[in-house]
Amino acid sequence: MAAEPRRADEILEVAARLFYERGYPSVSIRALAHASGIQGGSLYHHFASKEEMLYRICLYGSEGFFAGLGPTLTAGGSFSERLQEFVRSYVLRFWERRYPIAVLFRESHHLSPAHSEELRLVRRRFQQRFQRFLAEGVAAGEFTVPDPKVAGIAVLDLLNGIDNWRRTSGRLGIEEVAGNYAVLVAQLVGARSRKGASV
Amino acid sequence: MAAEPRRADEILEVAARLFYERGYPSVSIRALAHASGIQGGSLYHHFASKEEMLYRICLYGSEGFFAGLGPTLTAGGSFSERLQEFVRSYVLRFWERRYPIAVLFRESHHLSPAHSEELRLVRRRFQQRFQRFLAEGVAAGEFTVPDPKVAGIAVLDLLNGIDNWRRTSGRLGIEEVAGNYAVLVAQLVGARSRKGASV
DNA sequence: GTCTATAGCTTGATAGAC
DNA sequence: GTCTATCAAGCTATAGAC
Repeated sequence: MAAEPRRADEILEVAARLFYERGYPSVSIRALAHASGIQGGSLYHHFASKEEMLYRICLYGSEGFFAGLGPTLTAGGSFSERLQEFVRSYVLRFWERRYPIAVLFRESHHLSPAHSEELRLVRRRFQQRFQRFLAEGVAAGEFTVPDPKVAGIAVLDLLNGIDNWRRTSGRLGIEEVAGNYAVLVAQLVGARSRKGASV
Repeated sequence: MAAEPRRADEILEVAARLFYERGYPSVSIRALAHASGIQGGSLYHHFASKEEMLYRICLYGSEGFFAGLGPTLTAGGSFSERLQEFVRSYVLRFWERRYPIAVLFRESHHLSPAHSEELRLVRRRFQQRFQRFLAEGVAAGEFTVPDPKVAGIAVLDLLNGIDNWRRTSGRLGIEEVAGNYAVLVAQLVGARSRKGASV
């Protein structure tokens, strides 16, 4: 990735789009090569296998995304304020990298067991980090949910659903969608300011 | 489906599970046959093609599910009460038929264009029906959301996420999960009783 | 770094016996 | 209703020329 980055990354960007649209097993080596303007055999100069292509796409989707969201949960401000920033940041980052991230979420079970497990753990740790944040908010009296673990999964599922329905031609800009979701998630967790006033 | 229902339906039940676990393109005719204890060629006595198997599974997932949920939105009671019953019913029905329904949601783009479009329309009409319900609840002063269309999609995405994380061995029974989600969704839409008291 | 050619295998589907 | 045998096509990956 450092030695000869450019051509390989161009190919992976095209491949991410194809895996996103048709699913990993339905995209042949020939189709991947054709979309990059080369022949099938030439791909093996850049990658050892089709699985390696999927792995590097998933890794790119994972890198930065989960790690970049962590700080929003530990920044200053009330739990409600931090949650708002988390949601806003999640939506914008997700949308920006939606092809590799959606491929990570939907196709990573086609990876080798080792690669699949590696990526699953990163995601799992992130989910747990978010669930802990909600539990802390409940303990602090800012959030009200029946079960922070269920609520955490529900929020993340809701956010991940964006790429199922939003189109670039949509009625709302991505900033508006982010603002909308920030309000909905705040209501979902029963957020109220520390002053005690109902939201 | 009425003339010679039994054997074909047994095969489809096994097939739904396999498509659910591995994805349609990754399940071969031979694998489908093996899981039903017969040979590959024998499947073509029951089905004209692999695509027909997928179609009938998706159709089974769709049938009853969407139509059965409609009445909960038009039943008696306040908007909040109807929403509670909708969510409860959604979770229980979804879980009961999770293999064919998840296959419908995740794999129907592998159908022929005509079949895919047919099922897409049924789902789309259901989504719109639910969005209209939320808009009416907002107009009646029972719900508060920034945009009923976005809120509707968000709620359905949240509910559909269940099969991503719940296992039959899970900590909570499906009834508990349903109750949990009913509370979360009520909070998400800002539900308050007609008396005006904050939930 | 890309090409052509091809090995080795699996795929969905068909034909015909029983 | 299930079997065996098989076809034609497509698949991933490799080899070697340029």
